[in-house]
Amino acid sequence: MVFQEERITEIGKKLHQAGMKLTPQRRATVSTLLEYQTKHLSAEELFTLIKQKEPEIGLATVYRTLDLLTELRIADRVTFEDGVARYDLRCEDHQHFHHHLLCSVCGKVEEIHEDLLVEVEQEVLHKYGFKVRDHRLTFHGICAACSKNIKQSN
Amino acid sequence: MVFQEERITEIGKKLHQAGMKLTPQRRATVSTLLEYQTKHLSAEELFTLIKQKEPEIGLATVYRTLDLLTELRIADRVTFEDGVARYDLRCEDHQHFHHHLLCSVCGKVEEIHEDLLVEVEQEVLHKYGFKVRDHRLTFHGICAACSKNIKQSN
DNA sequence: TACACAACTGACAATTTTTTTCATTTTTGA
DNA sequence: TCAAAAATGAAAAAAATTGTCAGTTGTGTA
Ligand SMILES: [Zn+2]
Ligand SMILES: [Zn+2]
Ligand SMILES: [Zn+2]
Ligand SMILES: [Zn+2]
Repeated sequence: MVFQEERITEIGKKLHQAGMKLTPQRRATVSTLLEYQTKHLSAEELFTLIKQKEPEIGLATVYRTLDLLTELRIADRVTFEDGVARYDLRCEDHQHFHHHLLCSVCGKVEEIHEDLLVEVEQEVLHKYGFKVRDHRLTFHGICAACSKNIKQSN
Repeated sequence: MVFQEERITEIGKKLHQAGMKLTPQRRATVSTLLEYQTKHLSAEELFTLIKQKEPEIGLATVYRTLDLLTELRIADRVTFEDGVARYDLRCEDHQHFHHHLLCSVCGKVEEIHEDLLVEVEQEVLHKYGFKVRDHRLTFHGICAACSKNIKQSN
């Protein structure tokens, strides 16, 4: 977990640049987000996990921290079909949010970390004059594993 | 509003095919969705409007109807940054949900009705084995009007 | 017609998720 | 040292959504 510490320190710097502090509660939140990357946890789920490292934390603080991280573009909020807000740490060197594949058979959420939309966004600028700064893209469909299962059962 | 009536009748047929009825409450809901197309109204907002045509309707029925329409793929549920579910009628001949442009300056929501993702979805199939059946794509950025204003004020 | 049955409904209770309030604690910086 | 600012936890409140249930409506059938 050496990288984790580095990453947390780096995020601490970003907070300081914005005139905010990396309190123990915020550190625990960031560290939990790191630990459960790609899990797309909700505020409640995070709260439960964070409490294990930092029992002195309230749910409201978790919400406040997640809001803060989202505003500073350290984390991204994303909502899938259940309507609950979930949180992803933004990859360090990525300008844009990554994409998600939502399997409607097994419910699994996969991530795609290549951009895929560079050309589409140029088209959007030319045709609609809209300057894209970020995006949210989720595909609904059938994942590779489930496709295989369906074929075999025929 | 001739087209509206046609459209409602057509949706009524889809309901009947699924063994359900086009009750006055459901009719009023569909008609309101049609009337406020592209407005992306929430269940509450729709409820207020529907009540004007059909005062004998409860909020729960609006939720139930919207769920039903979503399951039958007559309507689409979409969630923007405020976390509230909003509803769009699906365009008749479209396989996929349309896209949205969210201006972070003026808050306006524009729609894009061309698909744009055909190639991207093929890539997703080839690289990840994921069979796309539908998608949600929202661009965050600055709309044409706001870009112009920003330029002028420099 | 009478009647059984399932679909549908509104009112309201309950639940879930998120935000607000407020008194207290911690940090900062003159 | 001490006042102001920032941050916090607990609890209340608000907002969004779902569940319950008794009553209604429409349909097919005896
Ligand atoms: Zn993700
Ligand atoms: Zn799957
Ligand atoms: Zn739309
Ligand atoms: Zn704008």
